[in-house]
Amino acid sequence: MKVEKISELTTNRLSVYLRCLNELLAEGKRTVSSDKLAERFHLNSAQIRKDLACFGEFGVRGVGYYVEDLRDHLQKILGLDKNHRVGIIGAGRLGTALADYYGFTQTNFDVVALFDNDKGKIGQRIGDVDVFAFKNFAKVAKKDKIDVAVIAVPAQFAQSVLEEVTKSGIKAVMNFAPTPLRVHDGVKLKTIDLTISLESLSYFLSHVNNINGNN
Amino acid sequence: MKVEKISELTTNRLSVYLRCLNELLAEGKRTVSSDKLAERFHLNSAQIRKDLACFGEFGVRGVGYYVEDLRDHLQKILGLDKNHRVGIIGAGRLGTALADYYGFTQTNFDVVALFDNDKGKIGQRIGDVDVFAFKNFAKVAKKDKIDVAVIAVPAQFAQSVLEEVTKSGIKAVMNFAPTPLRVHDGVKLKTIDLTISLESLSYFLSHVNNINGNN
DNA sequence: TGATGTGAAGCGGTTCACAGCC
DNA sequence: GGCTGTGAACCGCTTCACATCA
Repeated sequence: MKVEKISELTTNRLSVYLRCLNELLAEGKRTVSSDKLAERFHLNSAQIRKDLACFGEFGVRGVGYYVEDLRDHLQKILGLDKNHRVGIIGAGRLGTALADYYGFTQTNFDVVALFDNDKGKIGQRIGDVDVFAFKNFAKVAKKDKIDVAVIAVPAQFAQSVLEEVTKSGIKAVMNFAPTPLRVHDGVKLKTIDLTISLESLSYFLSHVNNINGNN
Repeated sequence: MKVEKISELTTNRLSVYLRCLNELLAEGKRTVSSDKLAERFHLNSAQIRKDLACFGEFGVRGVGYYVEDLRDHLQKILGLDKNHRVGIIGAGRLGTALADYYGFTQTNFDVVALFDNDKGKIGQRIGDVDVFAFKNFAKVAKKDKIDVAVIAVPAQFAQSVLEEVTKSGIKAVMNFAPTPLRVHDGVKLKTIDLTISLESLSYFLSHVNNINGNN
């Protein structure tokens, strides 16, 4: 058990394990071994054991892991035992699509507000979420206890939006603008850059003929 | 110059370099050194040189790289000199949002068709894209020369959609369903799992107090 | 001189293999 | 016997440092 420095690769895998444990639970399984888990998504069983060992000794030798017990631990570790309140900046197509993305609600994330500069959008209600003026972000964030911000604005505005968001005390930000952002210490930024992903597919398509069998 | 096995980490960075070179070009810069590039997004200059060296000797010792020249090379390497035609499966909020995501058009990706099983959506026109019945995917894909598929359906349908898409000969797939998918050899799958990203933020939020300064 | 291209060292993450415990 | 927890080996990516060349 060393809480020191956990790699993000590890925490990402914890999410995957958690998902799998929920499935196993639904199937009525009581226990599961790291080998069985490793089979499901093809992964190395030692890695699973190591990942889990970062946070305690959850397993029982000769038996494996108790599914429900481990599920509860992972939920706690990932902070999914408490709710998170999300504010989305940018009420364009992407922002509004995310606002009712079922993946949010699925994992204790509630989208509680949208923000935009467009007068035509401010004051509207999209799904069951109100659109506020971005200039009121700090105020609304405080009142609505927002703890996660999602940036869904064009790239050229992303950095200044991030500054504003950071100033309001938000510590976790998800960015969809295809641009690298500078972030202050103590703030966690996660950028989902679709452009890079697309270009990676493009690269593959124009090299698959030569190299082939590539994964 | 070794075209053997290029890491995806490398190709992802090529995308970033390309973006930067376009900016430099817009600023009227003629040449740029790996040091200067490394400064812009904070990265190691040796890494940039190594990445580029995978594909040829584009630089000039004592000078650096010619911006326009390198830009053209990277565009070619990433396969962005030709257009790609995208079909999106799932005409829900996310699918339709992606349909007019400007990031697509920005990088030679044209969304040419949406697919769904919902009778109410089939035949509609969203933006300037038609919605087709998914059962006609192979036919439409062939006729419209689709070479990239985007999966934007609920997780439980994602695998079977992928099978169908693969059967039609598509070699590049982007998946937004929060579930790991099994893919055939020779098909490139890129999964954007928002759930994992969110849970990673959640993890950070519940550990930042203890660990702090974490990035 | 100045910046590239690259072998070598360093580092972090994954896999192996086995001691330890149920 | 079976499975966990973990040191050691391994592997790939990043960084360093420098020979090389315009």
